[in-house]
Amino acid sequence: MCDEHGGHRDGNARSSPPGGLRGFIQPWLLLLLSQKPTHGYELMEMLGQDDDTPGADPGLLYRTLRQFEQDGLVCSSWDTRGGGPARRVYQITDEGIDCLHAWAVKIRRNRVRLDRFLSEYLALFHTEEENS
Amino acid sequence: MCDEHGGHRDGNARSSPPGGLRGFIQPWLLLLLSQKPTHGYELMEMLGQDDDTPGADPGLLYRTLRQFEQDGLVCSSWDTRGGGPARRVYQITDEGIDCLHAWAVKIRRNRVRLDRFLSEYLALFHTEEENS
DNA sequence: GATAATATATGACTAAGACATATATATGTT
DNA sequence: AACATATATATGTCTTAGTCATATATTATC
Repeated sequence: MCDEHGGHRDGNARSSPPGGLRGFIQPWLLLLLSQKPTHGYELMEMLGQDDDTPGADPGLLYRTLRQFEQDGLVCSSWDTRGGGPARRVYQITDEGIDCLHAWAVKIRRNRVRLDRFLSEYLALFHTEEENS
Repeated sequence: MCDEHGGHRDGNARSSPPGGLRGFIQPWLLLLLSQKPTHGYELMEMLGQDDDTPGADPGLLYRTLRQFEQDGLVCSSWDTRGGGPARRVYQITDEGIDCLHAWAVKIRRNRVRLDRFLSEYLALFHTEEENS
């Protein structure tokens, strides 16, 4: 057929999947902001502390928030009370809530896809235990 | 706080999430190829027919397959038997199987994240039925 | 004054995906 | 023969999400 040599020369790397599934920081930001208005730094800490949350890059986070504001999903104001540099506090809008609901629908649909994939995967690799 | 006007001028569009979750065609291709060697066109049909599968763009699909081959995850050979133009038949390698297993791990982990998100989402929007 | 923590932001780059389009081969029809 | 259609692979361009590095300013602490 084709030159399948059993060995595993890795040739060009990439034997493991590159990134985790993508497109996931946006719904999390909207969800967190729908709980209470906050600033970027705090959102970063919220996302970073848990293993089940994306673990946010600051650059991506701040840019995403600004994009959200441009799109009308959030609005911001400066908070100068308290120590440290001023914080830009974001508050979710009605539009932002709508968007979050839309995200929830997509995510629910996507979970079905993951399940579908995993069940087909298991069907293949746990019924025919033929290799090694 | 900030100029929150209850109305929903959509201003700059983007009230709905852009794409579905990403990074999903690769594991599906590897899974399908681990079932049997096939060519791109047939893979496209397999992916297209079901609602729980990504629904593949030909450009993306063929490029992904070639990338797979460069990375040693699959290898290809031309099949000229049968009618129509020649088909480039892809066969998964041991490395490709390894990569699929790695994908399965990531996808299982990601399903946990989706569940985590959805449960937090439901906790917020189905206990406090306060709006409208 | 130096250092660190807090806080926001930009630049450069890769990868995944969307969309359009090009190309070639075989088959069927008139 | 001419033409359209189904099959099959491939490239070009663009957008978005994400990664990594780095810049910048403010306040607190030593």
